Parts: sequence; structure tokens; C-alpha cells
Amino acid sequence: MFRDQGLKITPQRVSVFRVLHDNADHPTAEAVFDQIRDEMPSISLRTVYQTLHDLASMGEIRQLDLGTGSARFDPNVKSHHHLVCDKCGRVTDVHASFDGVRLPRTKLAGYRVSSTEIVFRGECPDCAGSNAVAS
Amino acid sequence: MFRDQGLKITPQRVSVFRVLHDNADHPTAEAVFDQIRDEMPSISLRTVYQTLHDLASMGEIRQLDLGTGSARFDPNVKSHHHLVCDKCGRVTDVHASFDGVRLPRTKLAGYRVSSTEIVFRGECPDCAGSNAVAS
DNA sequence: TTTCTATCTAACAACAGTTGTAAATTAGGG
DNA sequence: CCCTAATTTACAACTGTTGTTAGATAGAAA
Repeated sequence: MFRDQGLKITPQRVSVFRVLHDNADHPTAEAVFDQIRDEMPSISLRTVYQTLHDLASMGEIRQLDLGTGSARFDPNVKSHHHLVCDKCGRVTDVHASFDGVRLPRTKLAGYRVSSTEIVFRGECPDCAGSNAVAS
Repeated sequence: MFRDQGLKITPQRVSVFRVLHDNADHPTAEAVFDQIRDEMPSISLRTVYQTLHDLASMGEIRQLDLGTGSARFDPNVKSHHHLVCDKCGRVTDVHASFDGVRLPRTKLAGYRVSSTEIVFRGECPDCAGSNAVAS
């Protein structure tokens, strides 16, 4: 798969790819870095970023910018949406299609739309729970 | 309005508020800063950030994190959505309501959802146009 | 298998956006 | 007109991310 794009298959690239697909999570670059470091202490954060970008431009993963402080990377490329916790930044997939969400030409303001993302913001179970305890 | 919250009315605060409401834009903090500097060269970027946060927590404006590199601030607090240009980061309001976009409890994953944002990504008229010329 | 080279990685510095801190300034009540 | 708490400024620091370059390495070629 790397090879298809004329990219060499290095242990670093393999690790990044594997870590992303193991966690059905949406890890940040730093989280990927930390996980790989357990088995490959020499890997650099720079390489993780690089590889994540490579994978993204290959269309193998998707970069999510959801205002949680840092970018998250999603191995699920199929169209889907997200629940985002305002407290802890957790991101959870929403597998549901909302076909009604399409803009009539009159509202496009001249844009050429290539993707539609729906973000449900609120509190994740953990944060909502700890909230209740605290108050 | 500042006074309602026990905040003093300073020229800096008034300027930030006015600039935001003049531009129906979604300016970044830096953009607000630059505009105010024309008439008040002594204002500091720190104060702009501070005031934007104050306004946001008063519910007078909304902070948008759309992955365009920096936060944008939206004086329109009523529920609406956005068109975002992947090329230049321009943000345009979409005044349309999508009532169908509501998650059934089975898909909530335990989250308590407080807001739903729809982001239409693509190319704005300017960028789409310059594209055509370039290719 | 060994050589060779273009690609890749690591180290490090730098950068952008944003926030912390503390001293100097000022709004606005008394 | 004072006085003081609130505010602003200046500046440093911090986080997430990217640029650069020298050294290391995958993998094609011999």
C-alpha cells in the first residue's frame, strides 16, 4: 500500500499504520507517537506527523480538526460523523447517514462543496458522570 | 451589556465588539486586532483574545474551530451552520435548519449532546475561480 | 550478495496561535 | 477628585506543528 505510492516500507510507517487501525480511537499524533515508542523508542514525533500526512494524502486516513487542541486521525475513511466531548476532547464515530443534509444552490454562496461533516458536541459518558459526582 | 456582567466598559472592549459586528465576517483574533490597531495603535493582541473570550462566555459571540489554523469568532449566536473553504479558510454562514439531524438514543453512545454543527467543506468562489485559471 | 543512491528518519530549531504573569494604567463608584 | 479593584500592556512561555539538514536505510541494480 505504501509501495503503491512509490513509498518505501519502513518499520516506522508500518507502526503508524498499525497503531491507527488497532485503536478504533481517533488518536492525536502525540498519542500515536507514545504508543509506538513502547516498542520503538527511537522513533521521532516528526516522523509520526510525516507519516500521518502521507497516509492522509494517500486517502488511507482522515485528519480531523475538531477544535480539541490538536488534530486527530481517523482510520475510517467512509463517510461518517462524530460526537465530540467538550470537556475531554474524546471523539466517537457516528455511523448514520443524513441524506437530507444537502444545500440548495441558492444557499451555496458559490462554493463547490466536496464534503459535509456533522459534529455533535456535548459531554461524553465519562465527563457527564464525573460532573454529576462533583456537583 | 459589558456592565450587565460586572465588566467595565473600556474602549478596547467596545472596539472589539464593534469590529465583530461590522464585519459579517468570521474574523480571527489577529484580524480583529489588525482592524482595531488602525484607530487604537496601542491595543495589545492579548487584550483582544481576552475580550473575545469574555464575549464568548457571555454568550455574545461564538468561537469557531474549523481547522483553518486559527480560531474564528462569530457574532451570530443563533443556530446556523458554515461553509468552509479548504483552500483559503474563508467561512460563510449557512442559514438553513436541518431538523432531521438528530441522533436516536441508540447512536448517542451515552453522550449528552448540546449542539449540532454542520460544516460544508469545499472551495469558495474565489479559490474555485483562480483554480480554473491556473489549470 | 554487495553496492549504490534516492528516500527516509532523527535531531533540532523555528514557527504560529494562544495563554500565563506581573507591573503599570484606568474606569467609575464613593 | 480620590482610590481601588479591574483592566491593559509587555513579555515570556507554552503547545501543536512544520522546516531543515546530516546521517541512516530500503530496495533496485549489478
